[in-house]
Amino acid sequence: MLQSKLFAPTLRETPAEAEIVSHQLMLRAGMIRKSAAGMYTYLPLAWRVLRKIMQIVREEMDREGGQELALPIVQPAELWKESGRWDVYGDEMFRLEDRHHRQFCLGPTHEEIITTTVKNEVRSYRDLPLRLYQIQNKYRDEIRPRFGLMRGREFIMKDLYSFDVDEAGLEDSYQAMYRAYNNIFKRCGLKFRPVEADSGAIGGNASQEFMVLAEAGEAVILYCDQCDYAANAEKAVSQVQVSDFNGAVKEKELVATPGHKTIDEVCRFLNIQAEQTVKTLFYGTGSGYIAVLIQGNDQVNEIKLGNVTNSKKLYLVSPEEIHEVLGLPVGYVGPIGLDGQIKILGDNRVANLHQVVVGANQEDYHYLQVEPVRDFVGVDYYDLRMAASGEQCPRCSGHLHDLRGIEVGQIFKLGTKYSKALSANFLDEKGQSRLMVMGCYGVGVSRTMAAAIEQNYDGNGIKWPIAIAPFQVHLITVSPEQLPVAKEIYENLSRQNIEVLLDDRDERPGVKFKDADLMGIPIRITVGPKGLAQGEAEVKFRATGNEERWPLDQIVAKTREYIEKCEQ
RNA sequence: CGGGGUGUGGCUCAGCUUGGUAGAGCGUUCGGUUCGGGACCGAAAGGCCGGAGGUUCAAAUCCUCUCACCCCGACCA
Repeated sequence: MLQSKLFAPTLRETPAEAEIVSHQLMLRAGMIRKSAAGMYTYLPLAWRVLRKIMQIVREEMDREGGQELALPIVQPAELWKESGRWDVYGDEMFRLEDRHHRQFCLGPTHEEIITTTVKNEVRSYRDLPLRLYQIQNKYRDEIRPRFGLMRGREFIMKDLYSFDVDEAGLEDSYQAMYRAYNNIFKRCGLKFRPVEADSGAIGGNASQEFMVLAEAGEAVILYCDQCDYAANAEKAVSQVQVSDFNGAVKEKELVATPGHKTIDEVCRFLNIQAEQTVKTLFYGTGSGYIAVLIQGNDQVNEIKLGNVTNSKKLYLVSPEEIHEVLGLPVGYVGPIGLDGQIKILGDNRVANLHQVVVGANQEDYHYLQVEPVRDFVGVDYYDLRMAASGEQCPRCSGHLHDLRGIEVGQIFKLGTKYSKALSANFLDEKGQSRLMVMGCYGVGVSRTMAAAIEQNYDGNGIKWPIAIAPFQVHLITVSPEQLPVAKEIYENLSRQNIEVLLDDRDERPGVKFKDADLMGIPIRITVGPKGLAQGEAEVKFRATGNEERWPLDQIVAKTREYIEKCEQ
């Protein structure tokens, strides 16, 4: 490709709308332009990268028995009503009507339509398993699209759905996808980690996410420094030390704590640590309230709480609401005496505490020397806390550390949730009708491109991993005089199927170098008078900044050698 | 949806407080000098100041409404 013909309008300055690096650099490098919030045009450079990622995804899906197909983006409402998700999905679904006022949506995901397709055609266990996938745009009217391609309302996703005869088959499919996903992100040249994940709204009972490690990631992951345990912080658990308590158990004692409401204030006033307190938080479920007991220095994990309470719309009740609706003294609330008035859930850790301080449900008073097991009534205990960095791994004696990650893929065991809702049955070898056992597996293709940048950039621009770079070689001349030589190199490389972008523009060298750094093509070959005088070209690797001189007649061989080395 | 912020040539922004009819840098076009890390000189094109309504002799500037976009929270590949 000749750069003079390439439609890649680069920008010198960073557009004000872009906050994070990948968004800024994709705009500046002439890769994307915005059409509306969360909707982008992919210009040629971006599309080349996306096609490479898609190709890697295809190869790995096919290797594990996947078959590519294409499902409609516009889907009839009936299917979604049948599965019950027409209402559940809510405002996140783009909805539309045709001229006959029939309702449709733009597909946010495709369980409904694929399950229907399969159930209509598959009768026998002999036709299973099936692993079907597609790569196409998905539409989700996100509450808040942000960070460029990181959270778009239209994005490219690969989604594969597996249909098996039983749990063992599902396990095979799940493991196949686990392997495939590891290969995909490895081949893309990314540093990533598979982590345990909450299975969330899609349903099902086992799930892992693939996280590209990057500071800009929205997710926090906790991983063990000794074993391979790693989990999304939404899901992570830790072993919390149960301190041996051998002090004297005393009766609880009411103490005046006038004006001291927060954990901090109470601790300072009573000269104790936050670990010796239990805080009582109130959540609204939409249909009522629950009280949550948690150690004073812990955080409630609202995902875990939502799962335990089977509630999607949890919200922390405001102080005003506690005061006015629940009639409780904000700052002095505790579980003692609440029994019967409100459902009380406690974090497991609380049950192991001794001689703690809690609010007394009286203005300006707390209880001291409370024994949770003895003094709390009607409390159900669950794991409700956020695990934290520094705590002990749930599986071994190692400790947890945290990292930020960008979720680029997730694999789910769905079980029979959708096959049941949509009656996807088959006849087994005994002639018995059974439900298909399903899994679903997604890769955010456009997000993977953004994540690759978040992980590979410097102050001058992008540093593409070669496997997904828009071109492999950026060939630059210092002045137009070297163009004939450069064109010969260009032809030689192209003949070997090496993708070269030749900067044949009549620009000053500085401009070309700046644009080259911005675009981030891995191998930069400069043909200039200095090198040419010795029959050499200058080579600079974008990723490392290392420079070499290559004799002109070895450029093709050395380029191939470098690319092959990268592929390993 | 709640909270915060921004809309002025393609990009970055000034002007708004204290109304007087729009500016700079970059980019673009043309001419010239240049040419190994975003050159220099000269000339030019390009904006009904997000939109609607109002106040006023006069509105980018004040008021009302509205739209879009960005950031923080709930959602998620």
